[in-house]
Amino acid sequence: MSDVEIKVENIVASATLGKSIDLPQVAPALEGVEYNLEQFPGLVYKLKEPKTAALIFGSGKLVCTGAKSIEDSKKAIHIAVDKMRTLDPDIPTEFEIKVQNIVASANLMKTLNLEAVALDLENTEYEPEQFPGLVYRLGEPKVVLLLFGSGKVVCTGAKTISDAQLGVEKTKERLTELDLL
Amino acid sequence: MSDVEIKVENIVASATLGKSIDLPQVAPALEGVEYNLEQFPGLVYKLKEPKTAALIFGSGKLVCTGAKSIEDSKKAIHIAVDKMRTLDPDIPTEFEIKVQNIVASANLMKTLNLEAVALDLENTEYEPEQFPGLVYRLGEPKVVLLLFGSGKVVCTGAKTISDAQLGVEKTKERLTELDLL
DNA sequence: ATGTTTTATAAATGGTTTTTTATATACTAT
DNA sequence: ATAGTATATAAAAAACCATTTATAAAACAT
Repeated sequence: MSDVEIKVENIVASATLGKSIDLPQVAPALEGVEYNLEQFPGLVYKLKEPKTAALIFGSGKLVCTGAKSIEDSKKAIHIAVDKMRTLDPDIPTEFEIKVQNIVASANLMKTLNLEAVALDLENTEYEPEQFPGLVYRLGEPKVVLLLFGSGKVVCTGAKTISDAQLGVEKTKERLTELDLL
Repeated sequence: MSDVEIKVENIVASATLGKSIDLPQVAPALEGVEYNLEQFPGLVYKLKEPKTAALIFGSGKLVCTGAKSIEDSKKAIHIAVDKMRTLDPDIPTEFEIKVQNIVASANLMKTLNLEAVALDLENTEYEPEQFPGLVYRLGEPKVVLLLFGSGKVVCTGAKTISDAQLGVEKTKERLTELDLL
């Protein structure tokens, strides 16, 4: 059976600068930055290219969301950090970036009977009145698949692209084993 | 130099039951329980004897505060868990209890010049207009001492009574070394 | 018909919520 | 004079705040 092709839709990555950041000091370097500390303890900084958002904390940690590739995620983080450095030269140019979550989509190319899947496939939750997708939790890799009646799939929770790929493939194989696909 | 006598004032302990708890199901067994999930995600259950409060979470974890001895802390936790078990027999009778914080007080029996202490003692913070105590952070054991002009001391952050005792003794010795006592 | 919102999933980040307790100073209210 | 509040310290617990993204069905608004 041929592999399923997945498409990376979202990357969540974190970065640790290794020093505290004075948020009010660096905020002017980030045009359009959102800063409401009563509501959320970080700066929200959005980039148009790559289209991402960065959450920036006083601890010197960042979270970047929205990138569609690991490269873009790193690029966005470096852009944000380079801008911050213009107002705080002690900010390092090298630091750790870690991919925390990868969201990927795929198409199984066949419709699914989710009621039957819910009955026969293990580790599932399906409440169609609440949400039209069926939640399927894999243990290895530790990812969560959302299965839709259209045959489309979302895989979330992966830390590597190969885990996302493997998660989707294992799901397809399991559905085929159970004659659900 | 003789040892300082400390008095345990507060014990914070956590317990892990190892299974989820249906909070609305067990709440009736806890007379006077406070339950406002919009404000805080746990039940607040207070005992008169030992005089303690327990925070009870749906995850099956508890926090007990207010006991003045480790024995009393464990007793209070068992009382709360025994009551919960009357409405949820699957709750185990044996589970892990861990002391997380011990607050102890002591008297150095000599007044302190906190301005001088702030100048000569390392790792201190002293803002008398904000709070009349001087904050002194020890690394080993990792505790925090609050020093007051009266010579009274609060030691907090210890996980064992001997750490609290050692923290206070080391502080006294250090102050004596610096001729601040 | 189009757009928006809600429902659900994962993940990182950090402050708040609640509870307790000694210490002590200032302030307010009764 | 008493009482409460705030200031500060530690610690555990867990949900929310905000960010993103695919998927899709229902409901609502334009």
